[in-house]
Amino acid sequence: MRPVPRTAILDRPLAPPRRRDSAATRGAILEAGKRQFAQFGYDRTVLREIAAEAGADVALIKRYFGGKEGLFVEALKSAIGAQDRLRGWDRAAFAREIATLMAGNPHAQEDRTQTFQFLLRAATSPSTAPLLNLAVQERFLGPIRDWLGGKESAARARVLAAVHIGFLVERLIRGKALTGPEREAFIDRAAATIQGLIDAPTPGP
Amino acid sequence: MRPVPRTAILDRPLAPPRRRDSAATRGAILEAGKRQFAQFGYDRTVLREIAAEAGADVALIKRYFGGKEGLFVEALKSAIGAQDRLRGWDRAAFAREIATLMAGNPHAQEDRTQTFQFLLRAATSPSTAPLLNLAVQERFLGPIRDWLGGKESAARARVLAAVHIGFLVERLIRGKALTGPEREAFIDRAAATIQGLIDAPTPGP
DNA sequence: AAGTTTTGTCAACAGGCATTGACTTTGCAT
DNA sequence: ATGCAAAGTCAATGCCTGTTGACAAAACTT
Repeated sequence: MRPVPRTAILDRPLAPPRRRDSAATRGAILEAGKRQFAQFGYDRTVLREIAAEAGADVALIKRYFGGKEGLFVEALKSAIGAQDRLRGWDRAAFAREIATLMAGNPHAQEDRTQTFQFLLRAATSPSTAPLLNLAVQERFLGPIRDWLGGKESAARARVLAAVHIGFLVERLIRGKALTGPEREAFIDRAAATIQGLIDAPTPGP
Repeated sequence: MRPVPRTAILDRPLAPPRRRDSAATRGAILEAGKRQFAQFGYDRTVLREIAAEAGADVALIKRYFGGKEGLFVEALKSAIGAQDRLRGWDRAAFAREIATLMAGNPHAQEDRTQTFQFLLRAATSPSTAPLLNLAVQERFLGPIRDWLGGKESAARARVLAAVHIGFLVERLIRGKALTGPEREAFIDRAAATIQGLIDAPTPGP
């Protein structure tokens, strides 16, 4: 397989020589790890590269995280941890906002999607999927379910999560953002689909 | 990271000693490759294992496919090619069938999702993403769109595909099949979501 | 200022795995 | 039967990469 050009999204920050500070170093490594794991996935991420981006030495990864897997788990936790901002979202705007996000904004910053990419990569790699199961359950599905509320919130949360993930993958495959009328149609449809999951209180028999 | 138990889905067929036959050997390798790439992903698939399952020698992989990447691409093509069976599906039953499939049958063998798993893994493999993009467009999105028909069929197809993929990933993360009432609720919701995409002729303004 | 602990650097080491090329066997045509 | 090409086997080879431990430099303590 091709070596896969290992270019960073934006040119390596190349951290200025840090004054000795274990916390800062650890943090830098974690951050670089998060980014690279998200971009390349577990297997194709090389510790030496992470160290380089963090401006640290490989050996420190072992010291601070025990090894590659330790760093990954830590990075995963850190990435998922930021998912609490769900509450406070406007129920009416949510669907369309997500849909727009998923259509891909040619100008949007990739910050938002990094977490998801991370999850996605973790999910699709057999090596890390087991690690993900619990984390997703607790910190992802749970909050969504609570936010949704109402009847069958658990099932709706599951489906919603699935749909959401699906959009991410689709976007990943597609590569580029949609434009023009196709974009509009897509957003409409996607928003409607999501909305159906948000407020469906199950008409039931 | 865990070595990832390299157990086959169903016990290795362990092909009976083949009489010398390049076509058959090539085919066996391709088949084994398809299965293992789908199960383990590119990086964690080992050529020696493929060869073993095919009852062939590693060196033959080079001879017939040029190398690992060549085999992967070939396997991908082969997997994608088998997606024509869409037409003929019952529009009424489709949604629920997919939903059920995605909930996971505790007793079923997972053959059904193998192709999709493969696609998914390929999607996250950087070097094959471009190839996949095209393939998905032509052999996946196209047929779905035609099958859907009606207004905005392209956009609906896109969303449907995304949703479908999403279910797959969710299932991948979840690992085990759902059971009991949660299963029922999930299927109901998922089916409704999919159905909404199938027959929505866009009520529009 | 000396000694100690923390932080960081460097250079192997070792395992896994794709790749290679030389060698052997089989099948087939003559 | 015999010889040649195709098919299959085998044993290196070498790279990539995570891990490790010994060493150096800084920071902190007393």
